[in-house]
Formats: sequence, C-alpha cells, structure tokens
Amino acid sequence: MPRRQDHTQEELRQLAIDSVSRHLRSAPASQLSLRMVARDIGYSPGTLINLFGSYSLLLLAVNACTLDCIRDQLLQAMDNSRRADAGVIAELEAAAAAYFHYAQENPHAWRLVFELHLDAETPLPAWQSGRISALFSLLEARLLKLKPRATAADCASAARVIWSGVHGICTLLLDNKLFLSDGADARQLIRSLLTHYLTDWCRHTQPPASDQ
Amino acid sequence: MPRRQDHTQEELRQLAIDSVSRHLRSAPASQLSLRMVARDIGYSPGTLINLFGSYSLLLLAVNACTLDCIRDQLLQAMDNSRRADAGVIAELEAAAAAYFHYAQENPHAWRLVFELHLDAETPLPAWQSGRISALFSLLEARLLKLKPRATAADCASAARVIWSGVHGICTLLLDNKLFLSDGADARQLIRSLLTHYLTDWCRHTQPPASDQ
DNA sequence: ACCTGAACACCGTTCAAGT
DNA sequence: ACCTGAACACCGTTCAAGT
Repeated sequence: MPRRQDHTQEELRQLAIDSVSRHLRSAPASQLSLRMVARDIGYSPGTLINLFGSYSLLLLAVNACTLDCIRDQLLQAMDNSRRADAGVIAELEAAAAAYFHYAQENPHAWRLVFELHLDAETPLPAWQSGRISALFSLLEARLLKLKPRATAADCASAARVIWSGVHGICTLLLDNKLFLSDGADARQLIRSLLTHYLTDWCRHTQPPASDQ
Repeated sequence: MPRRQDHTQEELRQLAIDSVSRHLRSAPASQLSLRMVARDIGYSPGTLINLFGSYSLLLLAVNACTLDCIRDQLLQAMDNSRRADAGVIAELEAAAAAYFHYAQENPHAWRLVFELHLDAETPLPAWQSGRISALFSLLEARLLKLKPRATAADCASAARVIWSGVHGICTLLLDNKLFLSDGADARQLIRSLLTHYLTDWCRHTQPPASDQ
C-alpha cells in the first residue's frame, strides 16, 4: 500500500496545516492529535513526523500561519484608521481592537500561538521569532510618529509595554479571569490602557532605571 | 492489597498536591501525569480520581495553592513598601515586581494557573474565582487611595488594565517573546507601564465609551 | 467504605519492511 | 525515496473485585 505520492511534500505540508486549522476553528488543540490529523488527510502518523520532525513542529507551522493572519488583520485595521485620519493613537487602538477581535473569533488558534512550548533545548526558529518582531516593528513605527523625539529604545520599550498590556487583556478576558462588572468590555479596557499610557508617555521620556 | 488507609482523605489530598508542586519546581506540567503522581505517593491512579474527580481537578487544587502563595508574596511586598512610605505607585510597583519575581522563580507552577483549561461546560469553581477577585481587590484599594474621587467602577477598570499589563509582560517575557534589546528588563517595562498609565489616570476620569 | 489492578481506548514516536 | 503498519512505552478513566 505504500508509495502513494499522490501529493508533493509541499502539498502534504499544506494539507496537514489546513487540517489542523480547520479543527481549531471549533475545538482546542488539546482535543486534537497527530493521529487524528493523519487520519483526516489520509496518511499515516509516521509520514507527518517525517515531514515536520514532530507533532509540535507541525503545530508550530500552524502558528506561523496564525501570526501571518494576525499581521494582515492589524495592517488592514491600521490602514482603515489612517484613511479616517483620526490620529496615531486611534490607529493603535484600531490595531489593538483587531487583535482582540481575532483572538475572540479564533480563540483556539490564537491560544496555540502562546501555549505551545517547545523543548527547552529547541529555541524558537528564526522564521517564527521574525514574525513576532515584525509585529513589534509595526507598533514602533507608529510610536515614533507619535513622539518624533523618542529614541529607538524608547519606542521599543513602549511598543512592548502596550502590546503586552493588550495581550494580557485579551488572554485574561478570554479565560474569564477578569470578572468585569456590568458595562465594561475589552474595547474599553484597551482604550483606557492606550490613552492613559500614551498621553503620559508623549509628555515625558522613559524614566531612568533605578536599582531596587 | 487494598484497604490501606494509611492516610486520611485530607492527608492524601495534601500528599498529592505536594507531589505535583514538587515536580513543578523543576519541570513543566506537560511532563507530569496522574500515574506519576500516584506512583510518587504510593497509591493507584484510581484513588486520585476518586479523591479529586479528575486529573484536571487535582491540578486545579494545585493552582489554588499557587494563587494563595502569590497573594502572600504581593501582600508582603506591599507591606514592606508601605513601611518605606514611598507612595501608592511605589507600592503597586512593589506588588508587580513581586508578581514577576514569583513567575520567574516558579515558572511551571505559575504557567499552570493560566494554561489549565477545564472543559467548556465546567466553569471555574467559586473558590478559585474568589482567589482571583481577591487579588484585584488588593489593587482596587490602593487605586482608591491614589485617586480618592474615583468611582468603584473606575478603580475596577484600572486594576484590570494595569494587572493585565503586568501579567502580559510576565507571560511574554518568560516565553522569550518580547525580544528585549540590551539593557531593558521586566522591572523597567513594569515601571514604565505603571508610571505612565497611573500618572494620566489620576489626572482624568475614565474616557467615556464611544461606539465604534 | 476504600483501594486496587486489569481493561479500555487512546497517545507520540520509531523503524523494519515493502514498493 | 517515500510511506506504512506494527510495536513500544506511555496516557486518563472506569469499574468489577477484593478487604
């Protein structure tokens, strides 16, 4: 029965990635297995291991697609906002809202990006860390426009602070660990974070590090 | 061989929880199993299922201990800071630094609190959500001291924003997903977040929600 | 009442064997 | 060269059987 070769390696890769993505639309990764993916696409588990190296690396390939998708969503949201000409902060708010929207609509794919941990000895491959850095670069560019006299390090820090904040809000909110009272929702928290932080950030330089 | 009853149910619970905690000091939860815990404490897997209901609920009991420990660390850090009389923001910074310190020193236990997801039909038990709410209450009390004219909802929002931010910084930093350049470290990001956000938050009221 | 151990239906990964 | 399928060493959970 071997020697099928119905698909090229590249087609097979895409078949497997699509199968996982399809599953994640309705169920968490914890309810998926390598064997299920193999069954779904009509190949044996061993074939997928040959192709990706391990089940984790298959999931990592899916995460790369997810990050690409997130990037596209952010870019589109920022472009729309820029056309409305409502200012840089509004542009960042639009990006944050798009980020939250993606997380909310694709919770399982989104979570997998942050919950997949490779072995300690295998660091993130460059093609993955590059995707994350690219997201930060998008933010840094906007921050520099917001505060032209800021240094690159200043923008890098601020980008990481606000995006960690937005990310934290999305994480905890999706897990129902924020216990929001009545009317408060994610968009309001995100707007509060960006408005208050950036207003003061624009006024002052980064506070010097004090040892304590 | 059955009918050992060397321990009371309560002792057995603690034995199991301690076994998991001990493991988490050096390895992630993904490398632990119910069978390993059972072997470690000298009982059968079925006994632990009888006692906790499932493996997930055993891990949830461990998470309750972790949250208690985090609360103690935060309280202690805030008390120390209050004695130094450096102001409310310094007190919140001390709490955030303690949070990061705990996450850094106990990454596997800390991660498990946020990565353990129960079945969708089983919501968080009250004794667990209560522990999280209690942490937010600690923050809200300090925020009210910082801005006495703030409403309760205002403090609740701000507490969630800043703690989501601190949490996000810890999460992404521990996963090496922030790509911090040269000198910047977690404490600096946390200080930046709290200082800038709270400075402006004290000046203005919560911006009204706009529909868009 | 409490606990066990075998059984069940799964895992990810390896690798000799087939084409 | 590519793919399989059996084998390996595991999983969490259930439950009849023992004391």
